[in-house]
Amino acid sequence: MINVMHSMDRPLNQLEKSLDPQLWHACAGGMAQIPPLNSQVYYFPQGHAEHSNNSNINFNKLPQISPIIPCKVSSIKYLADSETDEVYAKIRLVPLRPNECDSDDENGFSGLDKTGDKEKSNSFAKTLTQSDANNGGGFSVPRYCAETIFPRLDYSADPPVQTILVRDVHGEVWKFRHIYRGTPRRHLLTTGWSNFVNSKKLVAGDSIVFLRAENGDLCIGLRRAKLGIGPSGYFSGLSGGSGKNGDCFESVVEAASLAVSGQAFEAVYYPRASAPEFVVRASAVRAAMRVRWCSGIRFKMAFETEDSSRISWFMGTISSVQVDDPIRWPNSPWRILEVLWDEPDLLQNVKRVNPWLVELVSNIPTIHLSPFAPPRKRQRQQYSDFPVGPQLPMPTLISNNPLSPSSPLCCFPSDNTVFSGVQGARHAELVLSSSNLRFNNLPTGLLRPFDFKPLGYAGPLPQIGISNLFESCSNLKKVNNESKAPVFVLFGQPILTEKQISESCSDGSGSAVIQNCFPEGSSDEEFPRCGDRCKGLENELRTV
Amino acid sequence: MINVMHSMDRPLNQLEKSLDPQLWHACAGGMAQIPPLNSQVYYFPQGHAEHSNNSNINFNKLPQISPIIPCKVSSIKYLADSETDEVYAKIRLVPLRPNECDSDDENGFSGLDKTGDKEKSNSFAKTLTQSDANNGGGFSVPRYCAETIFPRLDYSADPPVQTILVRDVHGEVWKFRHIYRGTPRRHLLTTGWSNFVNSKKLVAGDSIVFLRAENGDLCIGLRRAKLGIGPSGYFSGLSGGSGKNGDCFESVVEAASLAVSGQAFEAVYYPRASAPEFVVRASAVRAAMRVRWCSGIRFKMAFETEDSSRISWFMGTISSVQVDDPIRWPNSPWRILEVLWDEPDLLQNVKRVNPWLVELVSNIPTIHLSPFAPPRKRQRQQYSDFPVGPQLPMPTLISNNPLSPSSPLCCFPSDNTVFSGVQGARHAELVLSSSNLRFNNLPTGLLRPFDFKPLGYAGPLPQIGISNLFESCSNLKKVNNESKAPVFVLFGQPILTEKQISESCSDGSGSAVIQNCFPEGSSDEEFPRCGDRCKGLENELRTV
DNA sequence: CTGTAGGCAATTAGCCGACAA
DNA sequence: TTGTCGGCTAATTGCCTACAG
Repeated sequence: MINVMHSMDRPLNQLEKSLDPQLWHACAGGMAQIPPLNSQVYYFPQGHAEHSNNSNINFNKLPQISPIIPCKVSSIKYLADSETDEVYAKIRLVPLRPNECDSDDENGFSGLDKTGDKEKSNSFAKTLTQSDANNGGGFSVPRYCAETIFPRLDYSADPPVQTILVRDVHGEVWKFRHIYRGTPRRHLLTTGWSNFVNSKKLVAGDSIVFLRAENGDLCIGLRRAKLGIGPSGYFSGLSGGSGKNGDCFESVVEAASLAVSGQAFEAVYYPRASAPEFVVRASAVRAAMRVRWCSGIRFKMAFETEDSSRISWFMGTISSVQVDDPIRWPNSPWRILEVLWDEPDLLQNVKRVNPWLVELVSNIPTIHLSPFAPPRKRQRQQYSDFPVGPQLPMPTLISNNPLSPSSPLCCFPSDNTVFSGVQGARHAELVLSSSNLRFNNLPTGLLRPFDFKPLGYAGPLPQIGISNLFESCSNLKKVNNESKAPVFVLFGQPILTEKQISESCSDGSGSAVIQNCFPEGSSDEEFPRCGDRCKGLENELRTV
Repeated sequence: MINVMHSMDRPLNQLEKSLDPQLWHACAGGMAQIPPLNSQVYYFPQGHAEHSNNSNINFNKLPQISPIIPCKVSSIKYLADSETDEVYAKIRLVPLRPNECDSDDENGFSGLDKTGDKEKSNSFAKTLTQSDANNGGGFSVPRYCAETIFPRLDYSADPPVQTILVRDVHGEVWKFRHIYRGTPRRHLLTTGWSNFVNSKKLVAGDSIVFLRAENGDLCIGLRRAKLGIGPSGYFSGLSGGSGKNGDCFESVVEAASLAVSGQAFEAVYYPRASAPEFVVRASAVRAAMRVRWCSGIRFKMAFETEDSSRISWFMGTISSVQVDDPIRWPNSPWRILEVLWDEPDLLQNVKRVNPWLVELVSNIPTIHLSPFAPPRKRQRQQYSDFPVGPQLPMPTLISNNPLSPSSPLCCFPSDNTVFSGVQGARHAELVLSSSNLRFNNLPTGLLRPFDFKPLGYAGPLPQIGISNLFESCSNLKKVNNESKAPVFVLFGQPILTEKQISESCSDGSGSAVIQNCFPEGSSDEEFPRCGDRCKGLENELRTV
């Protein structure tokens, strides 16, 4: 058996050769979102640094880096690492001037997604078992894959067997013997498989992706197993750069510098780096910033399973809204949401998330838990008596909120709006129980969340602790008696009521102030400055 | 079992293939109102922008966009997203010239309603439970659905079982095993269901819709539970626009530009976007504008429950009538009504509504008032205490009121006209009790209100705050002693009495002034300018 | 020794009635 | 009436050993 490939023989320029976007997306997994060409995005240097695994980048030498820089996508290259076969993208961004920002277009996105969908249905990923990865072993092909992705097998033969040719991300062609045999019958790859495993240095836990391209060709890609969850020490840089991910320190600083000075720059994005994307569609960010985030809000967030076989939604509650790193990145919305998960064990390392990655959750109506409307019988009565009984469906809160043209972009004053939803939510929620999350034939995989920020990272908690806060918010227990009134924070800056100001209720830390949505007796009128601040911030986001 | 579907094989052009309007409406839910072909409508660019999730659209570059543009519906395409199956419509509109506007026709609308009615009886929606959505599980078919929608089952068999074929929005056919078994007996979908759930990526909380088409075919559609504020997860941004909803920025601006210049244009409308429709039957708007809206008026408004299983009416009181965004959209009636709900908790995010979406409440003696519905009791009391109880019977506003061509289109001064009737009506209000509104036997769903304007949006409140104002109106508490008299506002401009003018009671903000319909001793004669303003506006509405 | 074969059994998918809400 | 649970059966596939080249 000949070793068909070997990257060393390839000319260097092939490194820049784009591969089939379909195959790229199949390898990247369902969560990867590459904004379409010419679309407007926000570039987050903070996220870029995080992605490049270089959290200690010193941006101080650069003057005034805005944490969120509007850009236009001027080119996208879908690439694969010449050694590891891992896919990555080079995205060229042109910073937008303030006056260009409004010419926002979203074109092409659906097109991209359509592509995404296509792959989805045309590709199949399997995590290699010991047997699959064993030297000398074959590959057990899951029935679904064999029947939907592979060329049709002639089952009348005995045994049914065929040779399949697959193309990898570099265009190299591999040959496998596909046979259907054994009792019970099963699909196997035999001859050729061992060679592939050795050549690609695959180990149990890595995944391979089969894709049937539009032209009918069978393609194969792979995803290296990530030892993922946990601080980044694990990653022993397979993927060439300075860390495991895309750009090295210089690249990030350089990109940020160019961005700041309005010049085009290029960013390398590794979709499987388990870090949130740092180039995000502008409309997604804007939409997220329009939401009145507030502690207590229930949400769900999509994660990809460790083996990328599927995507699951996890539910949680926002515990506070505060700027992640107010010193280095003041006013940055990056990871501004601090969250508590319903299943904390599974997502221990995900402490902070980006608002544009979460979705608000609707509360599944439960009538039985209504405080004064127990069972259904009664309820009917109530309905006929009173059309809007309290046990009534809660309004969907934030989710589909229409955007009032001048709505504050990121104003987080507290009000009862959210609270009501929370109350309703505690009655019963749409919870993706783990029974929902059973994966194809794999043991419940570890999740590959976006976020691996070390636990200790979040700033010190204010005196009004999260737990207290949340208790009072959700009304689970008695309203806490804390003498200090809750403080509002807007992008790291506390927003105080007059009363609070007069009381000089300061805990000395701007960033540590937690927003609370239930200040007693608070109302919109009590936060006159909030509107102004919001306006400013909105402008910033729109025009910077 | 063969996997019947697989979207990959569909040609791209099918994206534009209209689907059965019946199925479309069943998926769209009870609130969706598509104006009939060739009918006269008003197009609200403001609402279009809101719907498209793009509140920051800068319309300033366009010269003079009228907030309300009369059009004729020249074509309607009922479509479904190729990926998510979510339904949307493409409505082609031809702006009408002033002289064409009066040739208003209402034809076809009853026809549409008939259609709507038909679906209603032929379709059934169920929100998926955990068990329904669980991998490996089946689907519990509510008896009503099985008996009225599904093909007749032969109950003489043991167990009664059949295979049903259902067509989805793309025309793909799915096969399910329908069985009636268990103790107690119940209808279930077993074989094939899991495949469907996985293929459509359904999760608990999503709903599916079964429809028996006129030709007897069984159809299946779905409604994503997604409250998508933004493109987070899986299906992010699927619907091809900015954010989840229809048109992108350019589309909105382009549509508005075309509209202004009198050219035909197309708008994409997502019925499940929880934003008010921005293409509204002209007659509805006209009728609504003929009403003398005034703070204190009692009304009801329909909302769809979160799971779309039913529609509920919520009652409220108009707290003020003022232009939503007088800077960007001067004189726009869009969301001109600021309201207070009887159940503020449930509709906290609905602060402003469109006049054509509310109905005035007529009062009819109701005996079955809930003995334990506190809010309501209080209301009745308070209203009966106050002779000019605003809860008075208004003529049914929107729907069928005759159009008197010369009636004031949008004059909102208060006068006794409204109040005189109120007195008689104080006994009780006509409440459409939910027993009227119960559909199918579904659990009460969450509401999906139209409006989620952030609370902070309304400009700074004047010294006469809403609460005070309303208190004085409704006499909930002592009449407030505020020395300043209430101020009237018409389309963002304060209208002052002579006394007020002489007192120079100005708070510096035109748009923030709140209208009050209970100025002591006020009468029509005191607002001589109002009529003139209205006339001008009326003309604008009729001829622009 | 390498690699392919069948067989067994662990695991998962998924159908069922019971039961309770 | 119907959502969920545990039990059961069927289907899938990981891994073992045999044995052929």
